[in-house]
Amino acid sequence: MKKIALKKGQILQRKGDLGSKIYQVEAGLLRSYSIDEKGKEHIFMFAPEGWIVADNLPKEEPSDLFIDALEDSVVSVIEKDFTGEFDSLKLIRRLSVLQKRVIMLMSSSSLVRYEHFLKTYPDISQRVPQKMIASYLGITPEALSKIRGEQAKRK
Amino acid sequence: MKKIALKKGQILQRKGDLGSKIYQVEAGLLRSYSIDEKGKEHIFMFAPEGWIVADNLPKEEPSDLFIDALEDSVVSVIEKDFTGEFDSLKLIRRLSVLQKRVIMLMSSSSLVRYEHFLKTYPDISQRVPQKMIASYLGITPEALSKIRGEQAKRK
DNA sequence: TTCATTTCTTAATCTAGGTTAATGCATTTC
DNA sequence: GAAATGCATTAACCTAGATTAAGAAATGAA
Repeated sequence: MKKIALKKGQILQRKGDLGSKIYQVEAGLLRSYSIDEKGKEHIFMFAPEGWIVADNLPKEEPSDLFIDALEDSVVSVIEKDFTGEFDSLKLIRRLSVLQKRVIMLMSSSSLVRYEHFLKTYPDISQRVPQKMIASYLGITPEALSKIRGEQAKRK
Repeated sequence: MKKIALKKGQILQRKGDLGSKIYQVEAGLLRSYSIDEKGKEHIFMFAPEGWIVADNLPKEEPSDLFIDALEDSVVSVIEKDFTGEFDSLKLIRRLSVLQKRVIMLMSSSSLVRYEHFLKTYPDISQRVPQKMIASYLGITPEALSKIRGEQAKRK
């Protein structure tokens, strides 16, 4: 299985690439993200060691997302081949996470979403700049800063 | 395979039920939705004829979502059994749709999301009250009404 | 048909979060 | 180690969408 070493900041996949690969993160930290018409980045997910990152698309469809390295990293490249029970369970778990995320985006304030993020991914919140957490939450860095201020006061 | 006939308004699955079943819609229209702490409904998806509706959860985990009938309907009940290539591809397609939805919720205005909904699900928009479309989009019925007013003027 | 219920619209007001901009720190880079 | 770049914070202001409320239109039930 092919392994690739990535320097921090290096781009692994671009929007439009044929997304026939998935990446198993062996070390480091990656993210996937989209860029909207105004050039703004929206982080779709973080992928630390042990996680898999890919565009969630059928094989051979062009990717919607960029993937790059937030730290020096090593990934294993795997051909997309979604067969068998094992993979299906992983897909279900991912669906479950995404379903919760959609519901949160529709029903919860940014404060609630931030606290949920901290609880769910405590280590990632230590490893990335706050503006990236803001991007994941769908808010601006300024709004996140304000939330953190209020949160600190609240004790 | 067991089939169930549902009257409009009838609830097929409640939050907390063990979600070991999936439902194939043979006729009619269902929806899945969550209810937040304030008692507000948030529609997660609509499921017309030919679609499958279920909580996207591993077998035997308690459901997050309610499912009910928006029209008199008939569904086939299927045991969750996510194995084989066939199902995996369906799961991937669903992931792809959810991924796009997350990105839209993070990056697009409610007008853009509404127009995307109309384009993607033209028939559903004819079959459900507008307040349900609003709920699917994550906005209030009042906000949707305003958007529609502006849209009409704009020509 | 008539009455009741639900749905849609409009308008006034409010608020979470966006935008812009300035400042102070940390990091890279040379 | 100076300069440049990137990051976090704060503050003033702005806007999309929420809330509240009331009336009009549609749907359904008796």
